[in-house]
Amino acid sequence: MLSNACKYAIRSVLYLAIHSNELKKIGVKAITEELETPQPFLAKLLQQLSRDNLVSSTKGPNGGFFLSDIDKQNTIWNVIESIDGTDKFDNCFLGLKKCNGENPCPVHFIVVPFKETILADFRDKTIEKYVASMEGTRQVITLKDLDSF
Amino acid sequence: MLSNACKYAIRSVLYLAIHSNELKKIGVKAITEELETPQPFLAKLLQQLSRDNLVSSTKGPNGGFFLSDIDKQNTIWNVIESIDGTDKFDNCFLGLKKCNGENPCPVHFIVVPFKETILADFRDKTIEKYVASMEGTRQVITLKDLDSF
DNA sequence: TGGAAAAAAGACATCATTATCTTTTTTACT
DNA sequence: AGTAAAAAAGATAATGATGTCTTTTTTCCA
Repeated sequence: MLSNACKYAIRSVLYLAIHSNELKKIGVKAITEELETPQPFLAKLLQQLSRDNLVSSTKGPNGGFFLSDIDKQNTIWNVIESIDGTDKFDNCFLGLKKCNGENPCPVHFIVVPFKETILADFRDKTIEKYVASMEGTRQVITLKDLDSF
Repeated sequence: MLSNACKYAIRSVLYLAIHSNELKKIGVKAITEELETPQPFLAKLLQQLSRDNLVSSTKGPNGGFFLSDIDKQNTIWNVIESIDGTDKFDNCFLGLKKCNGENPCPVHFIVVPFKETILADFRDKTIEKYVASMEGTRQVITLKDLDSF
């Protein structure tokens, strides 16, 4: 569904939302160590996110990446737009260009409700709210590929 | 979610389920013209499906591909197993290896119900039933990338 | 003002998916 | 038997995603 690149990007943004701020910037190296993602590859992704104003960064000593309060008003959807593009979500599950409610493919009515649910979440819920709901329901996990307890 | 290869394969199987039988075999060329898929690529996929006994075929003049009644007892899941493999469905939406109900990623509880619904459909519903339900609810469409009316 | 730290940028390498092309095998029909 | 039709099989090519490496730019700090 999402590319590896996009998964890395989403995890990075959530990680930065939780652990960084204007006063606490985090370097690529530290992020990749936490998230266990390929270092130069994630650097590229963070550059892209930075160009699209989804993460903030400063160069030089003590520089690094962080999420400003403004950045936290963006959504997962914005991240997907930046990295993968969102065309794929418009496409039929079986690849039929003309598939729609009038002219449904065999799995159309199974897939569409899911799409609407998850895409609404991605589109409407800000990063800030995402993090808040994770904390609220004890869903905070290390995004690292390790046990969190 | 599914590769192009797998989408082509599923569409081919459904197409053959509707339009072929032991007495009416269909050649690769005719199938690719209907489905608008790359000809040699689909040929490879049909070979694979044939090896896994998901479609039947005969060589020589008047030969071609078809679905026997036995073939129609298979499922979409079997097709996915044959072409893409099903590992991807076990993986977390954000790529976290340890994501589960105890230790959920931020989208876990949004994604899981969908997965269960659609995978149950793929796993339990035979091709035969799929075709029947398409007909029953007037969802029969040409699988071709064209208007069907 | 010089050195070091860090992101930014660009060029390059690798791999899987997608797709094509050619040859071989099987089979029906004359 | 010979020929043509069709799938089967194998080799090759093109593309995009993934990943790495090197150089440049910016900025802090001594």
